[in-house]
Amino acid sequence: MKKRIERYLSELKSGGKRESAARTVLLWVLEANSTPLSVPQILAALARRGKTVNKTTVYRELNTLLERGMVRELQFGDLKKRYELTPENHHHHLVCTRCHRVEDVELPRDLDFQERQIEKQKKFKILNHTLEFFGICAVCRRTRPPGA
Amino acid sequence: MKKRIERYLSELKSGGKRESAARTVLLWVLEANSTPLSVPQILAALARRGKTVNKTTVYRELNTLLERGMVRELQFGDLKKRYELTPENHHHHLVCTRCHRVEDVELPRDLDFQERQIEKQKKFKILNHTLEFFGICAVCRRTRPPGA
DNA sequence: TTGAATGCAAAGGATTTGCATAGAG
DNA sequence: CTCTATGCAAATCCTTTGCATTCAA
Repeated sequence: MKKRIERYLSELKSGGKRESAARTVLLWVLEANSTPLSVPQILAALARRGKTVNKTTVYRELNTLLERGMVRELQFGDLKKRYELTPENHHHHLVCTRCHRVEDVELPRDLDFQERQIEKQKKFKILNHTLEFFGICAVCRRTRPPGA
Repeated sequence: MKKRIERYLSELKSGGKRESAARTVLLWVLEANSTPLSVPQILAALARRGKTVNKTTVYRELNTLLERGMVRELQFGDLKKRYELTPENHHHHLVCTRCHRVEDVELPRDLDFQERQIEKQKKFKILNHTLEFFGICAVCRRTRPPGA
């Protein structure tokens, strides 16, 4: 079992939570997928593994993990929310508007400088940011160039 | 009547669209609000002005405007989509997670440099990006500091 | 007159809630 | 045994669709 899942499970246990099958398999699915998943996608992934977990359970569990900062919630322009294990490396996403593939990117110095500027000028305490780039991925460009 | 609304209406007309009451008042509401509005918010704003427009009409109209790039669609972490007249100045948003107020920010050199880097390294053609900062606004900080 | 615009009711899709039961510790 | 976890059905909320009617040009 992956280190991170073990760590999360034991951290949850010390918070009075239990090590249930649903919780464990959900963590596995999230760990196995590098890109953020919507709940429908998670349910499909679970089904593919032959595991049945009720969607209510999935939503509840994601909230539990969210509260503890173990997963992160994102939106890519459609109505669904997407979830991923909180990345160790802060990164952003390239969302292909043609094939909907999602790829990670890390910005060299990220937005620390910009954030400090904003905090100073706007007196706004920044806790977090989300940054998504939309466009055409390398694969789709090969198939049909952007201007086509 | 504001220049921009006139321009949009006549641009729509030359595309076979008509100058209807609903269309006009919707543009007014969007123009009057500096922050992006969700459809429920738009409906409330219309009601406040004594204008009744069916929500289906609002959704349909927003799509018409979206297709023509006259409005821009955003998401701030909840399930609703938000709409604003496409800003002349490219900007981002500060979303207060306490009072949900939304404020605009312009980044000095925005992300042009980062985008060029990404396009080179990832062969990903960037068409657009969305960047939202979440945190505590100045008003809320005065009321109760972030760490309280 | 004619195609665009609108309203209304119903359908859809994601998410949440209430409640009774199952299961981990 | 006790409290957490789960499943199921129903409810909510935002959004979309189908269809009949109204209205701008």
